[in-house]
Amino acid sequence: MENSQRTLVLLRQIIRSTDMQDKEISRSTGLTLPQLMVMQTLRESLRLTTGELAKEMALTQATVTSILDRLEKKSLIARERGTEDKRKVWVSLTDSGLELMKGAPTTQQDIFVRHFEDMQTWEQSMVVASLERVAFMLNAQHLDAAPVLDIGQLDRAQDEHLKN
Amino acid sequence: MENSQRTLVLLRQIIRSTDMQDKEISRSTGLTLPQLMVMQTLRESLRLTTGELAKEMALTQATVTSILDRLEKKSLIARERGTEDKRKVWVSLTDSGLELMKGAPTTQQDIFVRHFEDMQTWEQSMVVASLERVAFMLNAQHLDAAPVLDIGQLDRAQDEHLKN
DNA sequence: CTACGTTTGTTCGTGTTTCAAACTATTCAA
DNA sequence: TTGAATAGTTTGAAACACGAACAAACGTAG
Repeated sequence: MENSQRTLVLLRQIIRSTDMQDKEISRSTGLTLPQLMVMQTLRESLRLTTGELAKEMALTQATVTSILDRLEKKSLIARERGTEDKRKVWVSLTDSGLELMKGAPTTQQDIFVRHFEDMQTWEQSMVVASLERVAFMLNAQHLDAAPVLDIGQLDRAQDEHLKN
Repeated sequence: MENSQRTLVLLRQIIRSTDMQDKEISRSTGLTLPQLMVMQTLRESLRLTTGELAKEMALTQATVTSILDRLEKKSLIARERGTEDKRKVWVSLTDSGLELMKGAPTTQQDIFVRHFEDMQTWEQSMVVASLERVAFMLNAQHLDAAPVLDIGQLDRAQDEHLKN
């Protein structure tokens, strides 16, 4: 099998794995997948506006608002009007929300990390370098989609690539 | 930053990229994400039962049924009662469904493949090997979750690993 | 051959997600 | 001060997702 096809298959496998893990966590926490996604995003950033959350998750503000409504009803997140800019609404995990995220969610990642750290240092570097290449090539698609119609832009995009 | 953390960040990036690509295709085809997922799965397998589709997508049969209802209404898929086993329902793409999937969906992958094939052979091998490791470590979580309670099973699971 | 449990898929009811469009409140600039 | 832009919410409608209940077909024990 060609390397490129093998790569695509592996990527699907990886995405499927993480998806199933997320569903597992979803079951254990009693949250839906989108709700879990909000909680995980907030756990890392501590404090985000509704708009930032929407952009982070690639969803509409309206969608995020409705998800936040349910999480707020469960007292897992708190909303606070901005004082400096009163249009903004700052969202953060409540104590019980933080508590919920302390449990199962992290242990799954911990298992991965444990396996990862069992690898030799050079192997770790190889994996990181490879993932960087894949991530880059996947992002490149976004930049290369339009240029089919615009050669000039293609050249510029390639220059961008070379800079990194 | 630690290699393991960097890896997790990259994985999220990769998943995010593919998610956005899927949404792009979703927009261009006028299909929703789950509908697109069914179509893509069918494109590769030609012919699946409702149950196989559900398992493949990690969804309930009931959910798949409702998605199929809508795709059938659009004449993109066809259902056919099994003749040998009349409980089964075979699902396949119609001509227009195949036609729809011939367009945008593949071109995105093609761009990735083109970039991938620009790499040196040794780089390609490195990427494949790395993705295999990551995929394995992610799957390992499933096997390692229970063994915390059952040491015997842990040993057996590790033996499984060594065989591959 | 009949009766019973299993498998396969659909239907139903309920709650959630998702978006576009319309709306309110606030900020910023002319 | 007026007008445009920004940040969030509300509303309405379609789709998704699941468990539970159901019907049909299969397989097998008796």
